[in-house]
Amino acid sequence: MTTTQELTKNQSLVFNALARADGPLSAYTILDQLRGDGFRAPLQVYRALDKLLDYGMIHRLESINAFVACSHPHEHHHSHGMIAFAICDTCGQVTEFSDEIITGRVRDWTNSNGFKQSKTTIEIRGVCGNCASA
Amino acid sequence: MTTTQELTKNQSLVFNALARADGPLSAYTILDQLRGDGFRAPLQVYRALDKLLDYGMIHRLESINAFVACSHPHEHHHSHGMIAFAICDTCGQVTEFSDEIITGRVRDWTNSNGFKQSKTTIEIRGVCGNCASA
DNA sequence: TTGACTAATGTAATAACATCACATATCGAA
DNA sequence: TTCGATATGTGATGTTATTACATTAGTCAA
Repeated sequence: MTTTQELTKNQSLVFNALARADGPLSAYTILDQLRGDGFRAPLQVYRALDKLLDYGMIHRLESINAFVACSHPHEHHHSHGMIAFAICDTCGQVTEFSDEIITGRVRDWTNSNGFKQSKTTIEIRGVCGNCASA
Repeated sequence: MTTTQELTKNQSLVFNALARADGPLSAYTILDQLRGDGFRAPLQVYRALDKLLDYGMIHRLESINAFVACSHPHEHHHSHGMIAFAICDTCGQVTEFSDEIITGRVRDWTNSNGFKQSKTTIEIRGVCGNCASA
């Protein structure tokens, strides 16, 4: 398995838009950025986003309806830990981290309750260090 | 401070709709349920939901754009722990729990990164024990 | 090559979720 | 009673996401 997925044209366009952005983008923001590349409809973006999510190359931030490129593309987290996101409501910056203990505690809960987890979202909203001190 | 908030008419209607539901409801589902009570516009629902969220009487589930009545109305969690939700994608049932260790780990991370958290979302999606064994 | 299958794409329409802007009403305190 | 704060009513609009259907492109076996 290669590190990088083989992407189609639309998938590459969408991924690059996210990769060059300095923060999360909404699907419609991506659409607008790609109109010059021939994008005309939301579905062109959403289909690409779905695949990129499958491939683990991007993340969806549920609490702000937006998407970011994965900041640790080399670690293949799928196998083990879940990822937490700290989202600054002032500057929009997103920081990604994972924590074995949190992952373990969640797994403990699901195991003891017979709950089969498929995806776990952890999003911390607030103000980042930079913005707080400014 | 009383255990129960003094609610306005619209707030009561919305809260009761959520309290008698056996799972999360979307704002528009609530609207439809309350048309008989004179509700006509989304804003009537959203305004009530905002207040109920403020009061800590309900929760918003970010990953499914829906709302639930708080299942532990007596514990005043605001002070200490954050709440995690396990959401069954099959039956829609939501289970609420809190975990001191997870709360602590998140606080450790925010403290060491100078991040001032205002709200943290933890949502576990999957299939509950009942549905998994069925 | 043809045919058949699968994946990707294009497009319009619509559904689902949420807020803005502005008018009106209610209620308590000065 | 007048003022200010809170709550409400209503229409229009903004934002996010999906459905439905048509078309194109690539793969592979007969």
